[in-house]
Amino acid sequence: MINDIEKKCIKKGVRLTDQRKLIAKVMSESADHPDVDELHKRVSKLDSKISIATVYRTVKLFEESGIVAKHDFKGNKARYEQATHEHHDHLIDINTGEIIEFVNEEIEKLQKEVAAKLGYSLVDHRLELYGSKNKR
Amino acid sequence: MINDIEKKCIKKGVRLTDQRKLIAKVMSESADHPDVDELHKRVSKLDSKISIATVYRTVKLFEESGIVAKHDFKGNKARYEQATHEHHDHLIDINTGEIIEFVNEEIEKLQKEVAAKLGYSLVDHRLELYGSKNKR
DNA sequence: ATAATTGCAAATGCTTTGCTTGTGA
DNA sequence: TCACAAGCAAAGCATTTGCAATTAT
Repeated sequence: MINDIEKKCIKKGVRLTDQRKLIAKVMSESADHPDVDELHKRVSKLDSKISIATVYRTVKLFEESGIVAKHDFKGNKARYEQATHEHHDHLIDINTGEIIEFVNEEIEKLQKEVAAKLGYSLVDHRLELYGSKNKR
Repeated sequence: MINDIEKKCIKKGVRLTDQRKLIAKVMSESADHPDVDELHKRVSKLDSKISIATVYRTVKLFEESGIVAKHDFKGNKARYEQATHEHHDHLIDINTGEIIEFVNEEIEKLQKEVAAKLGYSLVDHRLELYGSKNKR
């Protein structure tokens, strides 16, 4: 019954209010990458009185606690997804806005090498591919 | 005397006003990646009456004409640089904010492959590395 | 001449915040 | 109990835009 996000909140000492539980539930059940407005819409179905400010505060809190991941794709508002164990990057369909996740170890390795060659250690990175679907 | 950005404006039929010439000049002489505020500051030294709205309109126009490139690095306002012939990506020093450009053909190739494997053709991409300088 | 551009200030869109009331541990 | 969270509306910040005056071709 209790979802992964709630579990992480408990583990990290993040106080679980009714609103946060609802947001946790909605995010756990979301397979996509909703923005704050969309999250607010979804949560509002469960509690029509929840304020969008609370959604903003909660996703920020979750992000700072490493519970969810925030993405700023091109020309859009911030989008969120539940943080996963394995790192992945995104391909965005420029026609539909659909977001596809992918993992490529080779690219990851090369990024570290590039940073190292420049005298840096890689702390974070951002890789987004923007493409259009091949006709067949 | 006439700089590359002005040349491109002429080639693309972008009307050259005094203000645009100044912005073109400042950007041509900038080796870094200034944001609009910074550009406005630099241009203001040449013409103290130029409005920041004009700077916003001009960088947008230049960008749409492919004359300058816009970057939205993490947590910051948009930054601009003169568009170059060869594509490159960026490494951002998370301590100093310094931006280092790099080219890595291997990564470029892998990106295309990833997109292709997912059934897409790559239209655009964004790769940013965030790192901290190695002590020595 | 005249369609495009500027400057200004007001408007926008997303996000954050101050304050008072409510509440989880 | 009482430090913290929620709701509301107002504020913030980067960026865009309407409009009247100005300017490039």
